Parts: sequence; C-alpha cells; structure tokens
Amino acid sequence: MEIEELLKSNTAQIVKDLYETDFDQSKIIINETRKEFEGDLTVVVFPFSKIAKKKPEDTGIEIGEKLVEKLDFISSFNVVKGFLNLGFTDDYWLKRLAVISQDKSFGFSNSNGKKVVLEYCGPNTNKPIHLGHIRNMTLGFSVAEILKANGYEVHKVNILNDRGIAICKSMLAWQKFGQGETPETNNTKGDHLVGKYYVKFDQELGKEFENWQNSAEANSEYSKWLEEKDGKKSKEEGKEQSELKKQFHKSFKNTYFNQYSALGAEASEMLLKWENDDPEVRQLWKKMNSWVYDGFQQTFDRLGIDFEEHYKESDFYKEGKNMVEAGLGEEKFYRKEDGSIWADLEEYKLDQKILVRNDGTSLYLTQDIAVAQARYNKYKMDLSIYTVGDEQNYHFKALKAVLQKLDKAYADGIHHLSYGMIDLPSGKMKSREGTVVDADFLIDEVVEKARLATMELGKIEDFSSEQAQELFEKIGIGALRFYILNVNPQKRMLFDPEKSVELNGATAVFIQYAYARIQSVLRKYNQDVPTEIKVNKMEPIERELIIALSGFETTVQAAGKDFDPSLIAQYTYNLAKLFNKFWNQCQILNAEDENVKEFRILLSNSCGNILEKGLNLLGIDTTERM
RNA sequence: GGUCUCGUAGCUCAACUGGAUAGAGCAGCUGCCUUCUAAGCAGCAGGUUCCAGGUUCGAGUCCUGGCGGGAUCACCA
Repeated sequence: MEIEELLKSNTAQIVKDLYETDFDQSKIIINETRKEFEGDLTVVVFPFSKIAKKKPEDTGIEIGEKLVEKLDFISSFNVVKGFLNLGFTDDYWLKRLAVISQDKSFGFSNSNGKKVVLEYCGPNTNKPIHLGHIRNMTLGFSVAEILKANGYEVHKVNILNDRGIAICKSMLAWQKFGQGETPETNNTKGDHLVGKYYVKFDQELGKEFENWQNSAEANSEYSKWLEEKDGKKSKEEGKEQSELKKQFHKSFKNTYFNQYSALGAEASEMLLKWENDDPEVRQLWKKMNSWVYDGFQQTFDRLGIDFEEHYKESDFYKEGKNMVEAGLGEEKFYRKEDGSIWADLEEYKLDQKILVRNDGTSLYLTQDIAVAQARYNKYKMDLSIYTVGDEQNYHFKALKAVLQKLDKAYADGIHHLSYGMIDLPSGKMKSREGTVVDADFLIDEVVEKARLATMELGKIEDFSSEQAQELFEKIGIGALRFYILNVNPQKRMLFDPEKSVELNGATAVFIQYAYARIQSVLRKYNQDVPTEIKVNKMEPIERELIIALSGFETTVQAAGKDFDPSLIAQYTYNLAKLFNKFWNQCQILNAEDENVKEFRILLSNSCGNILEKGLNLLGIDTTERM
C-alpha cells in the first residue's frame, strides 16, 4: 500500500528535522491499529525515542503533531506507550473506495515481464491420485493464479513418473491375473484399474513372502540378521522370538523382493525388457499408461486444473548423463575408481552426490537435471517452481546446487514449493498399508455432503438438475480446497475427513454465501451499480470494510512473494466476515436515504468483486445463488 | 547418531517476520428470523505459547541447553 510508504518517508523526514538524525526509512514499522485503540494505522516510535533521548510518549506526541500538520488526510492521533496511532479522515477512505470500485484489476499487478514454469501434481502412473496430490494440486494451482495476479507469465506443467519398477508391478499383475479386462469392460476409471493390479501384486507378493518365511533360506537369513546391528540390538533388548521375527520380516521385505522372490524376479525382468525396448512390454506399458492418463484427466477436469505440458520421466531418464559428462570434462564433477560420477556439494553444505552409476545409467537427480534444461530451452523462464512434498527438501537443494555447479544461470531461479505431509486422524498416510484417501472418493464425498446440506435448506427448488449439480460441485470442492489452503503450506497438517466437508465457520461456503447475498441484493436493486459516492460520512463497520478492501493489494503481493495462498484464504474469510457484520448492522436497499443506499450498493459490489477475486485465486468458484 | 523441522485454548489453525491485553473456527453454553439469503449475527466460557536460562525498551517469534513429535541421511522415484 502506497500510503505506508508515504507515512514512512514523512516520518523519516520529521525525525530528521526534529532530532537531526537520519533514520533508515525501511526500518520504520507501521502496523494496522489494533481494534481496541482509536486509529487506522500505527507507527511504532520506540526506535526514535532513543535518538530523541525522550520518553516514547513524548516522542510520539512530537511526531504525531508534525504528521497531522503535514498530511491533510490524517485527522487525529493519540499515543499509547510507544505507539503512535493515526486516524484518517472519512474523506480519505471514501476516495479510496471510489478508486477501488472503479479499478477492475484492483489488487493485480501489470506484467512484470517475468516467466515462471510451475510444476505440480507429479503423480505416479501405477496408482490413482490420492489426498497428498490434492494438497499438491490445490496448492500449485493457487500459487500459479497468485503469481499471474502479481504480473508473472505462468506456465503450468506436470511431471509424470511413468517408468520404473512400480508400473512393472501393475503390468505384471494385470498380465497374470487380469484376464484381459480393461477400463471399458470393467467400467472402471483407468487409474483405478491399474491401481487395483498394483495392490494385487503386493498381495500376491505378500503371500509368497509368507510361504518363504518357513524355508531353510529364511532361517539362515534370520540367523545372520540376529548377528547384525539391528537384530543384535533388539535381541539384547530381550525381545521375544515372535517379535524379533516380525521385525526381521519387515526389514527384510525389500531384500526378499530383490533376491528371492519369483514375482520380484519377474518384475525386474520386465523392467529390464522395458529398458531394452522390448516391443511387447513397451506396448503393454503404453496401453496401461494411457488408461491411467484417461483416468487422471477426468480428475483434473473435475478439479478444474490444467497443464500446458506433461513431462514424462521416461523421455528424460537417459538424458542428463550428457550434461553430467560435460561437467566432468570441465572438472566440476569427479569419477570414482568404479566409474561412477559424483558431485562434491560440500560448498553448499550438502554431501557427495552420485550422478551416474558405474554401469552408466542415470538417477532421479540426473533425470531432473535433464528436465530442468529442457524446460529452460523451451520457456527461458526466470523462475522455476517445483511443487513437491517436503520429504524431498534435500533433493531440490542438491538439484539446485548441481545446476549451479554447471554454471546454469537459471539454477538461481529454482524454487522448491515445499509443503508438509498430511496426517490423518488415524495416523500417517501410507499407501502400502491402505491408509490412503483416494482423491476421487474424497471428491465424491464432499460433493455429496454439499448436496445433502443444500437440499436440507431448500433454497434452490427452482434449479434444474444440471444447475444443482454444478452448485454442489462448487460448494463441495470449494470446501475441500479452502480447508487445505487455509493452512500455511509448509506446515504439516491434520486432515480430518469429517471437518474437511464442514460447511460452517471458517470455510469456503461462508465466503461463497456472503458473495451470493451480495448478488441477491444487486439483483433486487436491478440498476447499474452507482459509480459516484455522494455521502461524506459513514458507519464504523463501513469504514472497516473499506480499510479491509484496501488491503487486498498488499495481501496479493505478500502471497506472491511467499508463495502462500493461506494469506489469501485468511484475507478473504476476514472480508466475508466483515461483510456479514455489515449486512446485519446496516440496511442496504432500505437505507435511510438514497445517497446512503447508493453508497452501500457500491460498497457491497466492491466487496463482491474482491471476494470473487480472492476465491478465484484459491481456485474456488463463486455462485450467484445458493 | 548427523542434519533439517515442528511444539500456541479440549480439537484444527492464526499472530503482518521482534511490538500493545496472543486471535479465529469447531466443540460447549445464552440470545436473535412478520424487514435485503439464519450456510448468518450478537454474546459467555476456554491460555504458565513444551520446560529452563539468556539477549532488550519489548520475546509465541531471536540465542543456548533440555524434553517430545516428524522428515531426511538409497547407486528408489
């Protein structure tokens, strides 16, 4: 807000005049005045009282007097302790509202000429999208909208983890047990069908593993394990035999899969064939992936999220190696005796990181190097945002470091939009233990809940079934999005399925409802919204509303700077709350006189516009009626 | 164990990056629909900000040391 800058520069000048000391303008602190005190904005004067060598109260009064003298929009001031509270004239706020109401793009910046590539979603193609992806998609989409509002040119992209052992498991299980069923024959969404076989594989592997556990091999591995650190430790702790075995089986599962399992061997063989371009395997892979993509697309459509491009890991997993080898030539990396190539990232306070295996194959990191380069070649972006969970914080630090080592200028623009894991009331989300929440299932739930709540209120009896369904989707999915976006992305959050579909209190519905009320009044008013303000005073709540509207600008900027939609969520909720208060205190259509009525229509309309903008930045739709 | 991170009302989250008497929602209790949408509004109650020190005009926020969660330390992605 310009006003704060204006206050700062004037305050700095006054301090200089009064006390003959330069004070760094940017260090002046200006806050909104707390409700319990008189005033609109507050200057913290403690820092000046040292310079002035006077009590904070006296310093505040001196500065306050000068400010009132200098700036005609400041009508009053008071000093409490070291806080100088400044009151603005009604005229100032009314003019402010006049500007806001006329500026269609209020709060949004003009183009800043910078390009952003924002990656989000990042599903695996062997199973359906789950709750974790919903946080990712909701967050990524919203940050993209917020950056657009801040003047960036944003390109949204997806990364598909479409290769590797996991998809081979699904493929193998389908081959063995699927009897040729397809999404069509089974009337199932493609990603769910493929996911079904991923689960099936795990079940079969589990059975196989259980059988193996009584074999001589198993016993000898168990004895070995008891001599090693984990097993030895547990044994010394005096755990019971059955406990020990359980622990062993858990820790050995991976090794079993790689060394003893027949199914494991088959899956690995399939992966090898895939890597060697075996036509049959490749064809099956393509077929099953296309099922999955169809399924994903349905979910994306329903959530209203989109991508300019889908990067497939399979297209890049071999590349990156060249870039690494080039770096090796310039001695930015080093080769170990076994032939593997490594990066020394100690200067970045990271470890040694392997980039190419001794058999010449590349890794996750290597692959991401190639993807980053491909994106830069295409978009020449200034900023590259990766929406990925915080368990990969280390990976992205390493990616950035390696690219910086390679002197890639774009490396500095890499930003990991890291978000915390979602906890369920029952504990952590683990796909293997079946405690995941399926995305499609969850969406159905919230929409159904919206339907029930809406029908109970009985306000939309004249809606067609299409209109009604559209409304349920807006309400249900909006509720879900708001529930997630309302918390700071970096924080781990608890997801309570019950609460996520809650339609009372601090929710999207609350805001959508305020918006619908406004539209209802505007419909009844049935004229063009006035463009001129003909009143010169107002109620305290009206003043509060204008101040809140005015803050939209700074909020959008702060959200863009921090990549943090929760700021928008909180702002929008707060504005809706103020509007509801206003609604209950003031009559709009039945206002005491025509000028007041027009003013309130204009004010309500501006609130509606900002509420809609705010919700849209979160990816939430508004509705004219509900 | 090393590194990183978190700990705020019964529960879920805030606190403008060091500012005033730590705020909302849910759950609980009171009221308010013959007036523009009650999916709302007004109110009550609920706190040793994990503990102990320190830094300063001022600490939930910064520093040190504990305690307790979590992530990560793969030639998986």
